[in-house]
Amino acid sequence: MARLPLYYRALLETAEREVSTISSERLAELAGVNAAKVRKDLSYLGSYGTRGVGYDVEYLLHEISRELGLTRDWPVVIVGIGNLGRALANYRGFGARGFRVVALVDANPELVGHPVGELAIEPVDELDRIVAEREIAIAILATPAVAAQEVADRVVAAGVTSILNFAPAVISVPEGVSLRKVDLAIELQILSFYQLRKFSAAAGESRPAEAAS
Amino acid sequence: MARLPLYYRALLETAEREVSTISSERLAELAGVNAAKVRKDLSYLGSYGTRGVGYDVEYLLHEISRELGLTRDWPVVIVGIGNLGRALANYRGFGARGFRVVALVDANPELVGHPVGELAIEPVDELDRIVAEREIAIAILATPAVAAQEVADRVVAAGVTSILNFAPAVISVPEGVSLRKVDLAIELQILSFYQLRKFSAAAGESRPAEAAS
DNA sequence: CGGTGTGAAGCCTTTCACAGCA
DNA sequence: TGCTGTGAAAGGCTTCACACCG
Repeated sequence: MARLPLYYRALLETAEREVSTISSERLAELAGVNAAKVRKDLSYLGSYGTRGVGYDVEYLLHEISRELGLTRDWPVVIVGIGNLGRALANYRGFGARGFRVVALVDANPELVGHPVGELAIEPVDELDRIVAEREIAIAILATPAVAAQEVADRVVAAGVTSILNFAPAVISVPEGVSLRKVDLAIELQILSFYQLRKFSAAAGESRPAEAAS
Repeated sequence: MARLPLYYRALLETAEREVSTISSERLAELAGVNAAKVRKDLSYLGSYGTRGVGYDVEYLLHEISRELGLTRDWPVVIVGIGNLGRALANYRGFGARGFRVVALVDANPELVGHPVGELAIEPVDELDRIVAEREIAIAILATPAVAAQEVADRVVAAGVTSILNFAPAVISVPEGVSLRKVDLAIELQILSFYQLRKFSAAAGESRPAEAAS
């Protein structure tokens, strides 16, 4: 369920405030969803709440992190160290819980060897070896659009089974490989779409709404 | 409809190859969706296809770009010029069609005045004036989580009606303001979730699937 | 024939509403 | 009394299947 990470973050913040128990309503508010949804979602994990009281924050945190696989350590490779790749490499925030960037790879020979944070950029020729040796299961693609599919094919062949694609291209992967995409241009175009409708909404109603990701 | 940008990109690529006509099936393949969906989506824009032939690429491009508001020019402000903000500022790709970054804003006084690409970083105090004067309707937030809600409130008060939030925080906006979020940590956690299920999928079926954005 | 446009069926998600338990 | 857990209803999106047209 794609909302678990939202609950997880909300619970983390709650735990920091040393609140030990939380209601579905409060959790819903923090996560930006509705209370019934929270209860239904959590009920899939089992019955961790106490009627009349709410959910135990620590216990729920533990259960969700187990469910999300955050108790494990996931080595990650970033392919394509341009503007975005570099920013992602420097991003403090997934090092936090479970995700560890263990390799930076780029096709440009001039970049190879350059340090970014604590890692040095490695050549794309060695991608297969890197993925295999370091047991990488998750790859982040930040390459140009034209290279995305080829890189995806290579990392999948080398053993990667989850891809997060930042390249502005549709890529296809074999069954059994998870693929998620983050596309800046598309997000902006969607906003533009709603934006346009706001001005022309002089007469009649038409709700611009909050198009969630 | 959130798939229009996908079709748009696919059509652009098709047009570059000087193909003048395209079937729903081919377009579906390029966009990574199914053909019935393409036809249904396009039918909402009107009947632009020719039975037995397909869609006219140029005409369809024109109609979609009009629908998406890409014929307009959208001034954009980026707030928070850290790793990510800087990468976004340097990102060639939305300058391409309709989106023009006209201001970079940061709360850190030491950053103010520093050039990033063709723009200089401006202080967050002037956010209101900047948004109003430059008629900015779209704001990209790349601030730390704690600052996100406050910045959102300020840009909305100043006239912004669309926000693209990269900060790892749930923010709320008044009705009528569009909000989309891109959250790296959440994307990775979702991949982790499916990843976990792949290993434990020794017995029985359980499809990891392609969880789309 | 080939491929669009579209009713209708199917499926999945969200929401409601309330029984039941601490 | 308060809040969870959950059947049932509602709604929306996707897919099917085929009539219809160039």
